[in-house]
Amino acid sequence: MAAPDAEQLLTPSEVATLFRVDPKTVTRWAKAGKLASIRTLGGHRRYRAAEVYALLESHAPWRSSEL
Amino acid sequence: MAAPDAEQLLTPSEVATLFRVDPKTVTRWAKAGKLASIRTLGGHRRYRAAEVYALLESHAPWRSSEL
DNA sequence: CAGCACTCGGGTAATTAGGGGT
DNA sequence: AATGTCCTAATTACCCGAGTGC
Repeated sequence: MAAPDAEQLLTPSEVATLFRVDPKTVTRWAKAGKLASIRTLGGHRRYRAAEVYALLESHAPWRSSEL
Repeated sequence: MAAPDAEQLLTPSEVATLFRVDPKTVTRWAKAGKLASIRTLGGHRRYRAAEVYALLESHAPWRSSEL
């Protein structure tokens, strides 16, 4: 069982944990168009891991000469 | 013509992986009529790959030239 | 025939969505 | 404008034993 073009997806909780915010906040980001979201057939959101990690790095102060 | 379209079938696990959900959840979708299912003679469900991918892409507009 | 991974069911916790209010 | 919290309803995740697929 192998899926040809399987994108790695993250749950709202996982994204929230990565950003240290509430899952509710992640939902707001998705609603505001700041973060792409895929919905399950039941309406729950899933987020692209690649996009999330990219945003994490772009906002990471520990990657700049900011210290 | 013999077999025009040999439709590729996916197992519950494969579909679950694509949506980042539990295989049991995919079963619920099938039971709720949200996803067409084909049963084996033993009662196990199989799903049409085309339908599954269509549902995935309908919520995923990011197939452009993005990285 | 035997063995292992997967799926079937059903039941019960844990997450999520959505709106509203601080 | 942005985040965290409270509420209810809906969806999803994990528990089990038994059967199917290969």
